[in-house]
Amino acid sequence: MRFDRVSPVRAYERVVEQIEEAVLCGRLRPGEHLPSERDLMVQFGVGRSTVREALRVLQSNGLVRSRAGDPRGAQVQAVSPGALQKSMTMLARADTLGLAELVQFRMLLEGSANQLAARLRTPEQLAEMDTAMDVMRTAVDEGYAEFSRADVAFHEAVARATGNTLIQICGTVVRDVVLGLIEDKIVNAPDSRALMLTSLEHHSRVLEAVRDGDGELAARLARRSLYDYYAEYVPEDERAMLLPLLD
Amino acid sequence: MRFDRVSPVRAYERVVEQIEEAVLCGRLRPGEHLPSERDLMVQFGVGRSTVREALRVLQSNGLVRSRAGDPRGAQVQAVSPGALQKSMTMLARADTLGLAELVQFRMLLEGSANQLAARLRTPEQLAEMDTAMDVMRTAVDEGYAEFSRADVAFHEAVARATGNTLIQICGTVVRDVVLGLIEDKIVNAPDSRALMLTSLEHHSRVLEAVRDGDGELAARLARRSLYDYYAEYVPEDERAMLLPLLD
DNA sequence: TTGTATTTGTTCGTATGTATC
DNA sequence: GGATACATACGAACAAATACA
Repeated sequence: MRFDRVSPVRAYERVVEQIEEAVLCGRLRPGEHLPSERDLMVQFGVGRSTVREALRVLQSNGLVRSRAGDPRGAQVQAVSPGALQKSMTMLARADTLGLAELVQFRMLLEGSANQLAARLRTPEQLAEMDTAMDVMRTAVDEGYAEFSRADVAFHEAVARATGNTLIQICGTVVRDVVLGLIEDKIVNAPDSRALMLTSLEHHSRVLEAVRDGDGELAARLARRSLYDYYAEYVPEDERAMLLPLLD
Repeated sequence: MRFDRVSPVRAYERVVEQIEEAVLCGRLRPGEHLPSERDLMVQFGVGRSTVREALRVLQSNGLVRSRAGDPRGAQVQAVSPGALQKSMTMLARADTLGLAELVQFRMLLEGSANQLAARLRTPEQLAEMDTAMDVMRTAVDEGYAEFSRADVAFHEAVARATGNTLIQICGTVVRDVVLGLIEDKIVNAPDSRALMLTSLEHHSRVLEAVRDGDGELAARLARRSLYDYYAEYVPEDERAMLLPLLD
């Protein structure tokens, strides 16, 4: 007979578990307030610091928010994807990930996002994309910073049009991480204006495919566009892993 | 002139930020140990409780682990998808993430994963998939639990063949969350054997496409297979968002 | 193997600034 | 503005756990 190693369960963890369970089960609804720390330490039968450590953890996970001096105690927050975005960002920032993997993932995501958007978009969402395109056009003459902001707005509009929170979050995270890795190289590019004009042309063709409801074409164009934009920054020996997404 | 509302930054948050940054930048590598709590309270110029609250938050995010009595202090952990899985599970339980979104994301991921695997797989990786398929075949008569394990092994093999860590991690997390939501319904299905046989047939056709190097076909079959398997558990009014991925 | 020193886990008391009534 | 109750933060104290001689 072999026994498993036991890990001691801290007092604060059991406090976290109980409150977390209450929030997730809906016994504590967003907007409601927890009892005060002193009440909680009586209810849970633990010391003050233990209660506070538990509340800190819950707060960092976005489940509650406490303000100094509030006599009503910590407030239960609406469950938001903030924690998901944070943990995803940590994974993507881990240095074990290469630029090729990140770009490949982004090609995969944005390709499918455009495919979905081509079919599921509402007229309002299409208008948002048109607006973002207009801003991009005027931003060509205002420098890379402006252009990049409009570019981001376009991709966000496409992601929103999918109606899928996971696609939006992963898209945002991967885009931010990729940009963080190579932004300096783009800023210092000798022909940044040419880059912007090419990018504009690519985005325009993707948008037309989305407008026509041609998901397959939108996906292909989006992936190709990302490849053309980022491939030169990907080490040559890793570039091969991007090609299968271009068929 | 209008001013923005300021939110007070707690002492423990600044401690968290500094340690988090050090870990994510690689200045603190996994396996290394932080200074003791008493050292940290001197270095940061805060009280011990504040240090402890910061460590608890870092621990709940999976960045460090501290053991009672360890004179070496808290140990920096390797970046793991645990936090990602936890936050995604929480969102799913709180109904912020619907099953339709999760399945859609999985169709998107696995479709592209198979497309990549069809082109990038090594013969060894193909052999792994064949092995997983063999186990699935024999597991049909051994019950759903065995079958599900082999099924997971197959999808993991495909994800590994892409060579992309993000695809593997996101695939694993989303799959586990989806299975957690509907596993009980599958177990209690009246014709679970028929389900397994159908799934087996689908997997077999996907694998043949991967073997032939036909990425487009592999992607289409994989998405279709997921749809057929999970669509009945997706609320009818949300099922439409899965269809654009089936073209 | 058995201490011994050090650390973490936890509690408690106190001081201070803050939000609500 | 004042009273009250609260969260924030500090630090001392003790128990339990760990590493190391």
